[in-house]
Amino acid sequence: MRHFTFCSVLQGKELEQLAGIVHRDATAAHSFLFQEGDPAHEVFNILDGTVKLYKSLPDGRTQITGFLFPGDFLGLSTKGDYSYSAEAVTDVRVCRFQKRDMTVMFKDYPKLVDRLLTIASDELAAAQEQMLLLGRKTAQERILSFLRIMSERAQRRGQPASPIHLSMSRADIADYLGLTIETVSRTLTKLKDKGVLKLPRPQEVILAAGYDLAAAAEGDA
Amino acid sequence: MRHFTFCSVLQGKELEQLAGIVHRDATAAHSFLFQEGDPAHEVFNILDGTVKLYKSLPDGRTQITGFLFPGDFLGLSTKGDYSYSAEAVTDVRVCRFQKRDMTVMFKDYPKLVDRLLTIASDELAAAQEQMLLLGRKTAQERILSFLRIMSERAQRRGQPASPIHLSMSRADIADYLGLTIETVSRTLTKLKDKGVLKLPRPQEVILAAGYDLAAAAEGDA
DNA sequence: GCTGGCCTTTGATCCACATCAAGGTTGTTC
DNA sequence: GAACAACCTTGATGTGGATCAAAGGCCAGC
Repeated sequence: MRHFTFCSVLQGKELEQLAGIVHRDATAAHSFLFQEGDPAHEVFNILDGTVKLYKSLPDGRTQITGFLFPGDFLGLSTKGDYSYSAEAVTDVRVCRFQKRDMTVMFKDYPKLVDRLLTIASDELAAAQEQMLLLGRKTAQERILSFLRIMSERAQRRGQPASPIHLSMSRADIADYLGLTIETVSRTLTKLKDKGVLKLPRPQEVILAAGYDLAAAAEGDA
Repeated sequence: MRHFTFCSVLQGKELEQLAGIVHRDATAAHSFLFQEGDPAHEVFNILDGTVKLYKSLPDGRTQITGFLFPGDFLGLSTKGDYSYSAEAVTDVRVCRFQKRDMTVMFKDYPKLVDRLLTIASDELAAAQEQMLLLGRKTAQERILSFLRIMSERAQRRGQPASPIHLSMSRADIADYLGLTIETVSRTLTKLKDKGVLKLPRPQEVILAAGYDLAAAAEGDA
């Protein structure tokens, strides 16, 4: 469980208190939750859909730093202004808080603090793993690492390890892995030809049973 | 102030309590503070020297995820086992705590929690910036970004913006920037030839006055 | 069920950085 | 102060993935 059910740590009376400050909201695909530089006073929990977080350079080059799925938590890593943008990849439903309301709750519900520190710690570990990927892995290792991450996160949400449903475009995968669209496509085709996976449709990946994805993603071919 | 003086949030009585659980220690260059997979029950604050954090692949490829300097804090991002290794780049002095002792102190000193959340948030922002560097920047932009980071962190420790003293080897710089030693060396030479910087010795970089390092590091050449 | 647009795949070529290979520099030991 | 070792720089060549270019697929709207 990475971010799953931030809300679920709150029970009974806590939920009642929360009810006063939480607002549900829906956002269409390709619209922003917020953009880099916006004042950061909100915190989000994803209920449904996929969100991407990213940073860009002045000339448009973009690095996606993470994808968020139902249960994931968003907006922790900020004080002052957001240092990255958050955009809906699919239609998305969220619940949103004011950050100051949450700070107030720390006093009454110390579990919240533990939970936030755990979330921060997990995100940092994931970020370090991604730095290793971006700095040192080959295109094939990146794709396999990506499939592994997507499969494991689907499992945490109670879905099967395979088939993997990719809710984002090839362009988003490329911007997440530090590659181009063409390299993502070619590498997937190559893996298909090798029998590692099947691609019945661009967004559906079926992993070959018995293939050690974790080892292959680390170059232990 | 990124991590500076974690200890300094504790005053008077707090310091007395801390004194009972903090231990000072010295470590020689090239020795480990801990390695990936070690049980994580300690937390460190750097007093003097440089430390590198890194992750490696089975075949030895290595990605340095961060350098730590005096005042920086280490060991937050863990529960269970460390997910990365920490090695002294120079001779290092640290103060170390048992993590369980620190957890106990949360109750009495809530400032500690705020401080930890701030540290976590800053580290996450730095990690995202590094992902943008590793995924999308050219070799020259990476070197300039690195010099900028080193210069700004030196300034936060009360040192001048230039000259920049590089306490780590070219190999470490390469493993931090996702490049090879040769590319690091060549890129520095090229910047020297362009008049952007001077390299009186390999570990000393003098920036040309008036050069907009921040813009150049983002490709706004 | 045809048309247009968007996304993905495939193909041909290029290039930034890696790799392979010497030298140069600096500091250390005896 | 000679010899070695470790590190850094420079040079020659190679290559994985980028770029440039052109087809496919697939779905939406009419």
